[in-house]
Amino acid sequence: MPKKNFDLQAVKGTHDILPQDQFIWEKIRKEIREVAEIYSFSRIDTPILENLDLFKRGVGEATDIVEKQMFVLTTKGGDKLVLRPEGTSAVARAYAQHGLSHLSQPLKVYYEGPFFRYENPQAGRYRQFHQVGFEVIGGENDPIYDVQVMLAALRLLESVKLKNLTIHINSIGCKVCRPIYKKHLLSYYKNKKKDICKDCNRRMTQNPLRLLDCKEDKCEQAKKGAPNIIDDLCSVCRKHFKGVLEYAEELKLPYQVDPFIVRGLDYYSRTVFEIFMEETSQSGEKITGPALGGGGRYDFLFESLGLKSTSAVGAGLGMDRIVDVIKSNKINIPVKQKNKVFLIVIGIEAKKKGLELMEEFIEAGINISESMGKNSLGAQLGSADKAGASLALILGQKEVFKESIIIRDMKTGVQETVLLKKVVAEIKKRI
RNA sequence: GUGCCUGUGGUUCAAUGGUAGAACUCCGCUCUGUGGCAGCGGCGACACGGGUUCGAUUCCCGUCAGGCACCCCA
Repeated sequence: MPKKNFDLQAVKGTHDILPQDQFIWEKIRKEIREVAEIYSFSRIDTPILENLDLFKRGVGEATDIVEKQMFVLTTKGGDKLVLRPEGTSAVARAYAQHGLSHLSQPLKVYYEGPFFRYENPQAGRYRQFHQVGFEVIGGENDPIYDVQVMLAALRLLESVKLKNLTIHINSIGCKVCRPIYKKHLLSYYKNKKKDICKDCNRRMTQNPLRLLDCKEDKCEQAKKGAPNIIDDLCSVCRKHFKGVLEYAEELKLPYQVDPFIVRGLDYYSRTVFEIFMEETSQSGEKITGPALGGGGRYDFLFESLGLKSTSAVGAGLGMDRIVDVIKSNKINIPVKQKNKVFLIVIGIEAKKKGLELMEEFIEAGINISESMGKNSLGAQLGSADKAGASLALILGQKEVFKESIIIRDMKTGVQETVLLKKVVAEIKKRI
């Protein structure tokens, strides 16, 4: 690289997706489309820019996302816009704005695209990341939809050959029962202040549910006798949770109830879940990898946005993390080998004729590659090989003179000579 | 935002207070009549800025970036 006088570097936390990785992304996108079709989710695309207020009210003013993770822009007119940090609020906005409640309910939509959070990057955590989401909005508040979004997320992961997946499910109750549980939790921790870390002491006032998330040794100890939210669920939430588990059982989903799944966004209620992949560490023990996705029910989001109360549930998956896992586990994503045709020319006359011939192929809708800048036959065959061509067409001086061309099967090396004017038809037959 | 570790060609790694070597990749030639080989040749790097020094890629500081942990999550 020549001497540079500025940083030729992607912005912190962003990354390029290079040509050699595109097939993995393309595969994931393809599977997203297929899973969406099977489970009848329609695609929705919302803008990358939204008003700041949408997330303040939707995700919640006191959440990390809103407090410190948003890229906020100010327009010339003084409006506050943000690069969207998540998709659910935006989908809810679109649902309200376009009166989508007048389509048949529930509305099932999916989206896929870039999202932005201002955080310190590390493996699997980016400032610009790609997420795919499935949302079920409106209709009955039925646990079957909770399980359906889990199912869609799970099937998507399975479709790219991810193994040892587990869904950790919990219920965090509703407006009625969650405050009761918080009270119980706090009274349990009241005389344990000395036994927990300073972060947890902070959590006691700020976000008590997060106490359950801490991984400090002493806090793990302290957690052991902590009350379980399941015991405090109101009868409606309890019934809903039971329904979720029954459906999950019926579908034989690889799930486990995990009372420590809490999730940090305000809009969640009742069902919450996260999907992990279990990996085997070097010492042979099973470890839980990073969360590949998560989601839950958000029955109160619409109210927070000042809209008519609407039941809804969704799941999101991190596409970058999926790609990272595929790469680090060396999961083999088969590339569909198109029958590529490669044109080889020898000599100036053949080059001229070759250009003409290529146009004929293009007109016939056949993709054809070449490396006509090279001269030697060997070099061109090498290029054909690298390009993964299955057939090579060899046009030399002799052939130009005889108005014929050689078709070479790159795998077997079998060659045959056909008339130049018949070659397009002949190739069409073969691919 | 905090703490710790790291930064040498495209990639993986060396060496060194006197400005750097290799392997793979890439390009070219042998090769205008038959490909994955071989032989030969070539392009290409000390992240950036400052300090110490006669001299810094090497030591020190800062910046940037990456990784790990916290926080949180996708």
